[in-house]
Amino acid sequence: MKTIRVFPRSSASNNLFTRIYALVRKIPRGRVATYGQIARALGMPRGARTVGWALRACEKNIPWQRVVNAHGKISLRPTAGFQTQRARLRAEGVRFDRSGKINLKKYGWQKI
DNA sequence: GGGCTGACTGACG
DNA sequence: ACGTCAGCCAGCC
Repeated sequence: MKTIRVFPRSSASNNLFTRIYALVRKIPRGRVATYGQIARALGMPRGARTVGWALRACEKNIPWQRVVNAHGKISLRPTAGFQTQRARLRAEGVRFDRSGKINLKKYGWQKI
């Protein structure tokens, strides 16, 4: 039996979530960031999975589509947002190669 | 406190 | 370049 939380119970973690969301909102249009990159910026060098976990419950007003994995690809997720994410990014001018990968050197946020 | 899960990552073959 | 594997970390039971 799998219980799905849309948001963490503890208010302490809400602060972490808030920081993650705030950072994601700063990603410029037409650019992408990786989970690890965001985690690092928040002082959690190995907390990439936690970032992904947080985005699982993201609200609709944040540009979650601009977060991809370190390989430059869209991560699989329980919900069916794969196509949506790719469409949104393409609408922002982000190009995908044949294998559905993004050139992080070109579209990556800041350094990588 | 112990154990499991996951929108991850870097290393290997 | 692609599939596997072992670490990682916060949250939940």
